[in-house]
Amino acid sequence: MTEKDIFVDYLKQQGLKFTKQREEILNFFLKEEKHLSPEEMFDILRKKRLPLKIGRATVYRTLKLLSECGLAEKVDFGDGLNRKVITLFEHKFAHPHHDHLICLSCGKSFEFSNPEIEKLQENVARGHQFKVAYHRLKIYGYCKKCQSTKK
Amino acid sequence: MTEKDIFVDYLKQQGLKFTKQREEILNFFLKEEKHLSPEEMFDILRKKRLPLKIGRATVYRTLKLLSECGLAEKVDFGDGLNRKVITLFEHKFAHPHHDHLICLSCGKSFEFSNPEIEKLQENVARGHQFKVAYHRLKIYGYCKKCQSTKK
DNA sequence: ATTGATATTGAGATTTAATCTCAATAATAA
DNA sequence: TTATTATTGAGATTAAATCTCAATATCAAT
Repeated sequence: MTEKDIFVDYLKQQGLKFTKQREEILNFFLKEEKHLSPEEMFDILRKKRLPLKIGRATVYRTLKLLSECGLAEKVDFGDGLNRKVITLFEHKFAHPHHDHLICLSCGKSFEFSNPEIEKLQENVARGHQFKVAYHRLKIYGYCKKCQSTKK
Repeated sequence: MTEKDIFVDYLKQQGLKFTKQREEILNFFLKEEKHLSPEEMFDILRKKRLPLKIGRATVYRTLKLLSECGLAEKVDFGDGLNRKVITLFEHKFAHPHHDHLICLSCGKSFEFSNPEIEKLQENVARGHQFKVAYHRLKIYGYCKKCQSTKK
């Protein structure tokens, strides 16, 4: 069951069509290892001068579909203070859940997962009779590199 | 040391002026117990038909100042998925740090704090040689009320 | 392969929160 | 009172994301 199969199946199941644009965007997303924003993806796909044109709206629409079928995950890497929105898409297929350390200096993010924290979150929610759907934990600060270079 | 003192002192220390608009916005912010967005505050302050006009930019600018001096805290209550930005300002003066449970149905938020989680976060950061500035933990789901009414 | 029903597309308009610009005005210290 | 300098509000601008809609592509059924 490849990522493409998952996408195609999802589309069929929803009565949607597997178009050239959607395939192109899927492939591009899959082979990029860096986290990219929709705007960056749009720019790059445009510069490629493919035989087919890909519009901004199609990029956004397709990323939404990829998220719906579990291949991608939208993550906001803004610093939570300045309303600078930094939306990036991560690979989700065969990538277990994780949270992020986000460097306020270079913007890089570092993944981590901690089952103990997750368990405590469950306890907190239970105490409030709150039914958890998902969570986001972001730790902002300065990465190792930026601590040393920042004289 | 009242909130007003803190604000006035901060302004003086920064070489800024304590204006009627800033005083009005401070007072309004302090007496509101509900979390309000800058736009809501702007609308309400406008409807008040005060002897002085208050512009949108002044509301935003003043909220930034209140955050800088530790009286307010900007929190993004968007669901982290749909890029609906919901920026609200909380009281921070004499309000200890806390995180949030956010209801995806009614939008209400519930505060909690958990020292154990915080401690584990410190451990995670230490493991990455990451210097923590602050963090945000948001647990999204459905509150007690919305679970029962949602048939 | 052809057809027909329907989903998709891209260009450009629109939305929305937030910020910026700038000339007029207000606050402060001397 | 005055001079200096910060502040103000109106409206323009920004930027990410979404929407509109006529033209087009997809795909199942023939």
